[in-house]
Amino acid sequence: MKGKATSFDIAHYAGVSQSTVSRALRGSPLVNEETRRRVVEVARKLNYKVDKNASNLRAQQSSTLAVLLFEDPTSDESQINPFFLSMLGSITRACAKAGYDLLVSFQSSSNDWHADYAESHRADGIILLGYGDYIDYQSKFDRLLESNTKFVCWGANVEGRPELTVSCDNSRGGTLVAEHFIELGRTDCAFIGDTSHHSPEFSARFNGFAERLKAHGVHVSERKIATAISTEESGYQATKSLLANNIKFTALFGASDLIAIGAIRALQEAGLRVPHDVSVVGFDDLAVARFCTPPLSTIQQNTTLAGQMLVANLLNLIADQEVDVASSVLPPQLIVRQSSK
Amino acid sequence: MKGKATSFDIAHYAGVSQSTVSRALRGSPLVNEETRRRVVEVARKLNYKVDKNASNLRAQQSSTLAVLLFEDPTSDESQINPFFLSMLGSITRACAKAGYDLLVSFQSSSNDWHADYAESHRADGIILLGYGDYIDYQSKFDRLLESNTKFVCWGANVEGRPELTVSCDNSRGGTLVAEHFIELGRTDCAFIGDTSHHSPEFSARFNGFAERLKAHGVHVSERKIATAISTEESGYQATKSLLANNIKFTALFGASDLIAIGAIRALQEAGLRVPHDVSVVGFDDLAVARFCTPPLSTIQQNTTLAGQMLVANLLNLIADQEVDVASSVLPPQLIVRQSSK
DNA sequence: TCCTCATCTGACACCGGTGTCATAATGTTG
DNA sequence: CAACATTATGACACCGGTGTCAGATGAGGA
Repeated sequence: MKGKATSFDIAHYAGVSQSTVSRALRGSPLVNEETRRRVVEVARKLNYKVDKNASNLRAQQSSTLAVLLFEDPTSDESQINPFFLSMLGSITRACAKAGYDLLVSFQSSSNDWHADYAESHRADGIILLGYGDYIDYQSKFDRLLESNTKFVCWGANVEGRPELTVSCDNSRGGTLVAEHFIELGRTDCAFIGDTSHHSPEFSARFNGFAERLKAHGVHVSERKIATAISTEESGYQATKSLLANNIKFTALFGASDLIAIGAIRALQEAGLRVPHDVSVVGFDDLAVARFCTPPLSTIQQNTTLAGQMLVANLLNLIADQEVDVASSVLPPQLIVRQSSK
Repeated sequence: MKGKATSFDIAHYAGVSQSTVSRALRGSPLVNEETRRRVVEVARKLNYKVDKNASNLRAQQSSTLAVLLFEDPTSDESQINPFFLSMLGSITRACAKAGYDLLVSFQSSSNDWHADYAESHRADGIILLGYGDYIDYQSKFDRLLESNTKFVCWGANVEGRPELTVSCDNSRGGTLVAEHFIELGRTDCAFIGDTSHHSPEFSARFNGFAERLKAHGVHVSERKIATAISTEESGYQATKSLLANNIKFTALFGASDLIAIGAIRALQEAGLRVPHDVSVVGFDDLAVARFCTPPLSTIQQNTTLAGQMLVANLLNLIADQEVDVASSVLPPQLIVRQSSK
């Protein structure tokens, strides 16, 4: 036997037809149990493996999902947002459990391969990560919708199609932070992130935060808001600019952990103690959060559940089944560590 | 036009045969330039995409590589070693650049799918990550070699097949740490990691470290070595056990950053100041290293280059071409931060 | 004019499975 | 025992491309 064994080889050695081999190996009820045993035995001996390409071609599907991780093309290529990497882990597992393979690709805004994976039958569906940070994502969505590509997206909303999104309840997360600060008696708050519609996740976090404070009779001053993207450096710079303008606050909400970590660095450099002078809370609960100094209080997003939901919803879409929209908004959780008190 | 357009559709509209369409779209010199233009134009209009399954089936290859990340099945599933995730990023990019797709899978020792990806024609070759931490990896390698699967491996050696491995010069890394400690005048050293053959990378780090110290006339006492796997918790526990036995040292080399971070926590809890009382150096240069307190001195592994080498070498293996073994051992670099002085 | 050669194109077998349909073998019923 | 249902199997078309081979066309040379 040179090369890989095919189902014809199995058929030959088992003394049956190739059709029967195919049926036997896939558990069709149409084949006699005794025959099946013989076929399975021969297949095992010849180390037979179904050729995925042939199988996929015929079945017109790929048993494969693709993850497209959007990357800001300006950022250093070694700096992949750890939050998405952690999500990637749980997506991988959820895929494996469902019998799907996972293609991974890091995309930048410049290329337009988004629909290609589906259109070339390489993947049955697509999971989009990181599009909440991408300004012109709606145009990408349009392209995908137009080509009838099955996809789900983390964080960013697709207009009028709530079933395509899985997200953390960002607004609720902001609320939790506000309540934590209220409890600490520190309502003189700064916010580092993005309050514009360009960043739907960050602005939702801010809105939940600001509204809860407002209900408590406190207004978050415009002056105490600084814009940053989700990197340590950006958080550092934004915070530094607030301090340079001599703006005072006793609590700081960073729209992501990386921002908060950068903020802490800026505060410490300015001689402010965390949490003594300023309480800091982040968002994400990256692995880093536990290790930084002081350990960072943060809003935990359940990435394991998120990955599972993304995969489950996508598979439902592929199977043309209902998606439970309500449960696709995941509850965040406040984790209090030493950076806030 | 319902469903996706096929090459027959293009042929029909362009007024040529299907064969010509296939040739035209793949740049065959056999087709007239004028004809090609017409075909390409029609294909663009109909949004035609080559069906990867059909193409792969016929061509008997997949234009896809697979990354298998080995995971210790005992570890918490949310805790994927960030070092490998960072490598994954660069592998993804290197693949994309070479026109290959990337399948990602997290494997545990329990399943034996390693060769499946290749045997089922889902991937042309396999990249193994994390096998240096896996005790019985050689048996997996045997299985892959037996089935003639093309693969490359990070860190772990495949007996007699140096061309299958890409690794950091771990021994050299250990040497750099030793030289750093010598320079600091802190030669009373502890080592947290694994000096046994079970962990080829950790033991190489230790050997380079110990030999350099020996050349300087210093012996690393057995008593100052504690065994740990690459997690923060394990590093913490190992260090704690040294301290519990009242063992003194002025420098500590953690075989990985996670170990070193755990060690710092144990030291600080015991009232020891880092770096005042103990200088600590890790290995990897995870993103965390910069953010922990004090920022961690460490040996940087160039994950970008590593990913590129892994992909390049694997593609060479697939094409039955020579692999440059010498350049597959990557130079490490010492990064000095505040944890050592 | 006839032959040769280069250039371009179409017909067709093939990759390795899957699913449908026809049919043989066996059992069941009136 | 005829009529029919059930079970198990094989033959075959098909998925959508790729690569080979044969043939058509036109130019150039004898």
